[in-house]
Amino acid sequence: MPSVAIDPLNKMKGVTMSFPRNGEIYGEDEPAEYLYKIVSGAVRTYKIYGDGRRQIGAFYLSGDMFGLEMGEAHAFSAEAVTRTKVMFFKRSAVMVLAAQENDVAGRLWALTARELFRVQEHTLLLVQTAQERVVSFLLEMLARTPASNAVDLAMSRRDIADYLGLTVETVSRTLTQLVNSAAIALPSARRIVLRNRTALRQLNS
Amino acid sequence: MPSVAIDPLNKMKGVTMSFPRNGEIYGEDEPAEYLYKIVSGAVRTYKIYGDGRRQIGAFYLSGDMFGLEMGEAHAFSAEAVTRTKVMFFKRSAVMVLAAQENDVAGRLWALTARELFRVQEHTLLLVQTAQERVVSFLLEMLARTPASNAVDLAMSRRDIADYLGLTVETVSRTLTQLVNSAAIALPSARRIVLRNRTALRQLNS
DNA sequence: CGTTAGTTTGAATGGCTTCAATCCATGTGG
DNA sequence: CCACATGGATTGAAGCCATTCAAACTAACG
Repeated sequence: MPSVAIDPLNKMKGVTMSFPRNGEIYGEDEPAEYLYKIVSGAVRTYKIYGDGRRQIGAFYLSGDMFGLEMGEAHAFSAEAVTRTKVMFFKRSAVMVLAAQENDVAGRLWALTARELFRVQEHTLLLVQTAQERVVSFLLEMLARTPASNAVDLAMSRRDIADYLGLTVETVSRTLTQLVNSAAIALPSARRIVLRNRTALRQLNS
Repeated sequence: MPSVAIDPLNKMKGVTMSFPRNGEIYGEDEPAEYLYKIVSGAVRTYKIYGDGRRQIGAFYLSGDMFGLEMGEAHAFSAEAVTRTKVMFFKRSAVMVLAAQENDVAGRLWALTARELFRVQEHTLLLVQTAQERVVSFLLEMLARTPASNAVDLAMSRRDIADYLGLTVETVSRTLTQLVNSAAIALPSARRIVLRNRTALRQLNS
């Protein structure tokens, strides 16, 4: 899943807005008035259950678009993981443009299809073992970081846990296992250094 | 998730083909030449892992369209759950039509978006408890059965288990729990009768 | 410093899986 | 029509992986 920034809206001007760490961008069930594109920073989308559990649907990084659900209302809430700059596009204007320009419509469709693919991958993650989930997450994040063997994670252990359907403790324990098996190094809690990609890959069957 | 049959292709003729129980419709990684619509019967899409585990991505029933992944190749395999009639639409022809007729393109987009929504719901299922998963599955199947308090499931316990990320045994045990709590009745293994919808709903927090 | 949020580690519990056996329905051949 | 084989479903008992509860440790920031 390459996170190439397909931007069907380069013909449109958008308004940029800044959000602090944990700032709410939109809430679940709010009317979906805009499409969003991350200029810098990171965003998480999530749902809260009745019993307080939180499930994170996706992490979006610099260049990614999000909020393209087709319903009237947002299916998830969206928050800034860190200080984040987001560009807003009015949905109604996007639709008008899509109706006029055929390739814009096509690229929006492609964007939805890419999102579909991403969610499918996420679904497949959630039936794996804890180790497989964490490894897949790390490989995904490494893949989304341009040409590097290290990542500075924007998100906390809790965020990772809620994305993978695990607990913080399990994520933490799994990471130390990976350190002990020399697959990765953890110079600091948020910094992941890849030591042995092959070993890491093999933990994903 | 209403399974209303949005059919953007009513302007196209398709070829109908019959498949026996467990008949393969297409395989993972095969080139995606067609779009499919179920005339009668049921289809499952799935992936097989290296260690033999199988994850079912979706069940499609009469009237549903499937196989609309945007990549060159299918991301999942597809099999008939029971004897099934499927209508084939050539993807290239569909694309030509979409390029010409704006509303066709829009409806294909909407179809992709609906699929995205469905997969998101499925994702949320997989982080719940066994009971919640089974209950959600039953409610989903009941919802997709037009106006009735009973369903004749097309799929086996194994299919259900592989859809919910559980084992057959756990699915079976959970169903008997639901029978014992008078939420449902099981006149036969494949027939589910709803006895207490409220009780069932409450098991989904 | 002192406080707080985040991370790691430990010990015990529990829910689902695993392994195994039994039950049930269907179909086939004698 | 019964005997038997077969695939699917259910039930039981033991084991294990992730969770839960709890505490210690670390880093950032006033």
